Amino acid sequence: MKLTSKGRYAVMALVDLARFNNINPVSLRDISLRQGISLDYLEQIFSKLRKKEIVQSVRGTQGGYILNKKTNEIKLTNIFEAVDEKVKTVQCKKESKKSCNGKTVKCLTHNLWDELENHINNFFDEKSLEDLVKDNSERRI
Amino acid sequence: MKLTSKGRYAVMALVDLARFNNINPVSLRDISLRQGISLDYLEQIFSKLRKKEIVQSVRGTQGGYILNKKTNEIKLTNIFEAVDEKVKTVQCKKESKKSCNGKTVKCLTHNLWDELENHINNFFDEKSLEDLVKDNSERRI
DNA sequence: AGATACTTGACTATTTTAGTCGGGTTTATA
DNA sequence: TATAAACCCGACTAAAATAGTCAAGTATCT
Ligand code: FES
Ligand code: FES
Repeated sequence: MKLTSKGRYAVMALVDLARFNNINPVSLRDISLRQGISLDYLEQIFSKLRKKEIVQSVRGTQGGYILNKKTNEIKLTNIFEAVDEKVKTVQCKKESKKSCNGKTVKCLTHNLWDELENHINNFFDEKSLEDLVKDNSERRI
Repeated sequence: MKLTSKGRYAVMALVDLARFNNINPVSLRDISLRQGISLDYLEQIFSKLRKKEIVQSVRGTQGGYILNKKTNEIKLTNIFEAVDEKVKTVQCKKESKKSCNGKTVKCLTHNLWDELENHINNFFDEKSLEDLVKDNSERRI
C-alpha cells in the first residue's frame, strides 16, 4: 500500500498555502520552490483543488491561490477526494453482489478489506488542515 | 492508496488453507480453484510464505502446504511482510535526516505520514488468521 | 507592453503490478 | 517402476499506473 506523490504533494502544498495565506494569494511558484515540487505538477493538482472548491485562484501578476474554506473545515478526506487519491482495498465494485473473480459470493476476506478501508478513511476524516498547520507552528520554513 | 492483489491473495489463500488445514496438506491447485487465483501466481506467493516460515510444504503426490504456526500467532503483519506488501507513505528513507527532495529538513507533513503509517500498521498487527477464520466459521465455501 | 501567474490538454518515460511460461525435482501409488 | 500430482525456481512480459513534462494559451497588474 503506497501513498502516491500526488496525494502527498496536495496535502503538503495546502499546508504551505495555509501557513502563508494571511493576506495575499500564494503563487504556485513559491510553493514549488519552498516544497521542492515540480511547478507543472502543482498546476495539475491545484486545478483539481479549485474545481472541488478547496482553493480559489487569483489570476494575473501578484496572483496565486487562497483557501476557500477555513482550515478546520478542510479534512484530509476532502483533499484526497479532490485529487482522486482514493483508498482501494479491493478490485470489485462495492454495489455489485459478485466477487472479484466473477463468483456470485463475496470472497472470504471481503469483510476484512472493508474494515481496513474504513480504518484508513477514519484517519483521513479526522485530520484537518488546521491540525497540520498547528503541528508546524513553531517551524520557520 | 491501493492494496495490491498479491497481498490480498496471500491473506485469502491463507484463510482458505487454515480452514482446510485439519489433517492433510492443502494443494495450491485446490486453493486456486476455490478462490479463483492463478495457480502460477499462488506458487510465487507461497514460495515467499514458506521462506518466512509461515507455511511448510509437503512435496509429491498428495502434497501441499500446511500452516507452520498456530492461527492466532499469524498476524496480517507477518503475512504482508512475507510477500513484501509494505505500507509506504513516504519516498524518503526513515533513517536519513534528509527530506525526499534532498533538503536537509524533513517536509512539513512528515509527522502526518508517520502517523498514518502507524495507524495502518496497527490494524495489521492486531488481526490474526484466527480472527479471519472465525469470521467465516458458518460459511460453507 | 511586458511580466507574472493561472488554465488546459496532450504527451511520455519509468516503474509497478499481475501475472505467464518453461523447465525442473520430489514422492505417493497403481 | 512408470506415471502423475504436486512443489520449486527463475526469467520473461503485457498492461496499468505514476509522476511527471511540454506547449500554447488567457487574465491581470504595473
Ligand atoms: S475482494 Fe472482491 S470479492 Fe472480496
Ligand atoms: S515525505 Fe520525505 S521528507 Fe517528508
